[in-house]
Amino acid sequence: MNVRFGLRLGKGGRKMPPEALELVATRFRALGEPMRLRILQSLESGEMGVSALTETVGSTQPNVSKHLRVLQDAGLVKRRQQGTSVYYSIADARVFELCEMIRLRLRDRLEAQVGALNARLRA
Amino acid sequence: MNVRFGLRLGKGGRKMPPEALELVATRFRALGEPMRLRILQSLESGEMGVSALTETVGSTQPNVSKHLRVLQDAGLVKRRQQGTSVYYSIADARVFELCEMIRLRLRDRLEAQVGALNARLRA
DNA sequence: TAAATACATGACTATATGATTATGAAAAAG
DNA sequence: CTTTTTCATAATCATATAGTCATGTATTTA
Repeated sequence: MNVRFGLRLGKGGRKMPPEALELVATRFRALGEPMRLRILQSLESGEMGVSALTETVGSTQPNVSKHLRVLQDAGLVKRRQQGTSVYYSIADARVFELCEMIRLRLRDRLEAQVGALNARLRA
Repeated sequence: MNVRFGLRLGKGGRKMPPEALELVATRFRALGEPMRLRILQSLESGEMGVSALTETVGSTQPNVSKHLRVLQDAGLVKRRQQGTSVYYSIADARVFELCEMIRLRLRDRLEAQVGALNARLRA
C-alpha cells in the first residue's frame, strides 16, 4: 500500500500551524518564477558566478542578483565568495526531483487533454 | 547510484523551452499561497463543498472560490457539480508528496540553523 | 413563476513583486 | 591612494494578485 504523505507536522497527525504553512508556501513561491527556474537550471551543471549566470539566462546583473537572493533565502542555493567574484551553487539537488514531478504531472495532463480532444473529434 | 532528475525535456537532455518553464512555474506558484495550501489540506480528507471549505479554512466564499479556480486551472483539484452545490476534490494525491518534501527540507534547514547557533553559543 | 440556495464573477483596493536604472560596497590591481 | 572589477542594493515603475463587497447565474423549491 502506498504511504500517503500529507500537509502534517509531527507524528500526531496534527495539521500544519499557520507559520509552517507560510514557510512551505514561501519555498514553493521561490520556485514559481520562470527566471528563477532558469537560474536553477543553469546551476544544475555546477557552480557559476553571477556574471556567467547573467549571460546564460539572458537577463541583467541586478535582476539575477535579486533572484539569487530569493533563492538563497529559500535555502535553494549556496553562496561562495572568492575575491570580487561570487559563485552560486545548488544547495540540495533534490529540488530537481520536485521539478521533475511537476513536469511529469504536466505531461500527463496535457496528454489527457489531447486524448479528450481526440475523443470529441471522433464524435 | 542515484538518478539525477533535472529540468529537462525529452530524452535528449535538452533544456526546457520557455513555455514549459512557464507552465512549471505556474504550478509551483499555485502552491505558493498559504490559503491554497490550507484548502488542499482540507481536501486531503476527502471531497468538500465550497461552503464547508469556506468555513473550514476561515475565509470568505468569494475568496475560496477564486483560489479554487487557480487550483483547478493548475490541475490540482477536480470539480463536481450536484444540484446547486459544487464539490471539489484533490486531482492527484501526489501533490502531498511535494509538500512533504518541502516540509522535510525545511525541517532539516531549521535544525541546521539551530545547530549552528548552539555551536556559536559554546564559542 | 417567484423565492431561495450555492457558487462564480466583476469591480475595487492594497500589497507584493519583477524588471530597469543608477548607485553603492568590497576586493584586487595598478 | 586611485582605478577597476564584480556583485549587491536602493529607487522607481509596471504588473500581478490576495482580499472584500456587490452582483450575476444556475438549480432547486414553494
